[in-house]
Amino acid sequence: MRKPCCEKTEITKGAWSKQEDQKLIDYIQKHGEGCWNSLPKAAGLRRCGKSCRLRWINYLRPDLKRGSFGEDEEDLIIRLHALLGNRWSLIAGRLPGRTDNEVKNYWNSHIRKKLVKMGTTATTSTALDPKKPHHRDNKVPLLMQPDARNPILFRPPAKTMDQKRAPKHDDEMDVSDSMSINGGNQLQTGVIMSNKSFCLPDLNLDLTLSLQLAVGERHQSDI
DNA sequence: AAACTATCCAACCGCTGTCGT
DNA sequence: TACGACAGCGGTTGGATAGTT
Repeated sequence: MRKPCCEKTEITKGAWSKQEDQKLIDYIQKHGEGCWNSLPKAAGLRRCGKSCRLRWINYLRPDLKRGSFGEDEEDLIIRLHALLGNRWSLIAGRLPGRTDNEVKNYWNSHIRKKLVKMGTTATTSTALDPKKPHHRDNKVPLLMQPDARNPILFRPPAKTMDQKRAPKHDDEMDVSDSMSINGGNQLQTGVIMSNKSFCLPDLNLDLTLSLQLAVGERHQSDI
């Protein structure tokens, strides 16, 4: 049996109060992010470290862009999802001010329905089967996985965390700074990849990190 | 106005990857 | 090499709110 991440009897659960938020903000402004496990005690919070981290990342971070998603953002999410599957943190990393939770919720509540309505296969032709139990090895199509023979480097999501941890594979991957999907969702074999750029025979990737740029350019070309 | 249903989203849970010892 | 601790991720849940009957 797995050990609980914290003493259940001593922690508060559920919605955060304003006071708790303020304590967390104050503490992080003073000491910075990191050491989530010891943070609650140090900050005087009766919360689990995980909960503090989530609250900060998903709600309190000053660089968050609140409010509804724009059409451009939605479009980018759809295209990134077709490429990356349910890898919300990677997708969110390309949407400035958005969190993985926000993107995931938006996908589940808006986009998925929309796509189903439209009868598109995008919901099922994603990089992996969302129904499958999540397993990191199963999240990216083999050809997308970085290894010695396949050194794609995806740009890491905008991490605010503890930089001393070595980057994971996900973070090492870098959807090249200039990518767009013009050729549909089908990924094909025979991929040639190199640092900062890769190409797929039938998949012209040009998803630009700058949202405005990416969408702007695409709209231009659509006209 | 009340009851019921649908939708949204914040938060939780459990799992995996990485690091330090 | 093995193991425990920690951080991060994605799936799921449950409460709040909006919409409908």
